[in-house]
Amino acid sequence: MIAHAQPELTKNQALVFGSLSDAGGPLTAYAILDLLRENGFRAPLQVYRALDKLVEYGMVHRLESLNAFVACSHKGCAEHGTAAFAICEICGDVSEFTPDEVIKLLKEWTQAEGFTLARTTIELRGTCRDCISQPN
Amino acid sequence: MIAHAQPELTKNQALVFGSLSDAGGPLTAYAILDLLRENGFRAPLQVYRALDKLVEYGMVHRLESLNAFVACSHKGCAEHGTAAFAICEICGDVSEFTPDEVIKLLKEWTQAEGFTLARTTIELRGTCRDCISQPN
DNA sequence: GGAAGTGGTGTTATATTATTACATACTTTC
DNA sequence: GAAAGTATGTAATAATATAACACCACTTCC
Ligand SMILES: [Zn+2]
Ligand SMILES: [Zn+2]
Ligand SMILES: [Zn+2]
Ligand SMILES: [Zn+2]
Repeated sequence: MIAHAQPELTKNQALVFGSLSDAGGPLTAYAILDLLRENGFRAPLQVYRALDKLVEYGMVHRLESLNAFVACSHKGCAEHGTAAFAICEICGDVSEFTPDEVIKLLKEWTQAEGFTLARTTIELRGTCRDCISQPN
Repeated sequence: MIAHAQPELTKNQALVFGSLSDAGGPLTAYAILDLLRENGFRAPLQVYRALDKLVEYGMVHRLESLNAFVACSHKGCAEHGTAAFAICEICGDVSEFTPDEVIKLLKEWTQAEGFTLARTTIELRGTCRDCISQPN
């Protein structure tokens, strides 16, 4: 079994990551703050600083169109390429996937343009299968 | 795609669209508000309401990762499919393009998943050709 | 040992982005 | 004209994010 060295998380980072993992879906920074008040969190910066690191480590993704954050859905958050997200506007469910062919095409575009790509945001908004089939 | 006849703009919509066109790049809602104070704008809602309509008409795009808005770069804002944006983090330049093959692949993914797609966000962050070649 | 550097934390205050709520006016439709 | 729909103006507030400063723990280097 290949063990990717997970970074050693600080107390606050571990608390924030735990909140997101337990939630099983996206949370805003302020929602995390409220969840962690009983753990001693008092200010938004405590959340944002932890999130910055977790995003840097690839363990958490930021959803730009929601201003929210979600734990990476991959087991152990093994490193993976750019992720895309399908966000259901009815139930709030978020599906993460890695559209490698899409990424490849976008990279080709950037190379043709001389654009140096740092990071890519792909977010699909719509209605998930369950919510479509539900009458309400 | 949806056929948008070029709609008749109201006074406020025309002012907001003019600001974005003149800017030639992305502006935040509050930057637009400041530009239009001399035209009688007093409150953010005047901007946001106009932007809502302009986005609906397809004449303006929202850049989720910037919380900003940009006039569609297509002449006369002719109808086009989902757009993607390459955003230079040095100079702020935004290039709009329509990666049809990428959109096609993403649609295939949503169809396989039973996800009903409403809208798609694709934003590339990085450094444009000019800023890479510049020493500073 | 001690200085300097680095990274995490705590706290207050503030900046930035977006919406709610309510009132007024005008137009279209019946 | 009444009703419905759309655009507007204004004040207040909500939601999201950062700046500034202080303190502590640890390491590195002399
Ligand atoms: Zn992931
Ligand atoms: Zn759903
Ligand atoms: Zn466009
Ligand atoms: Zn540039």
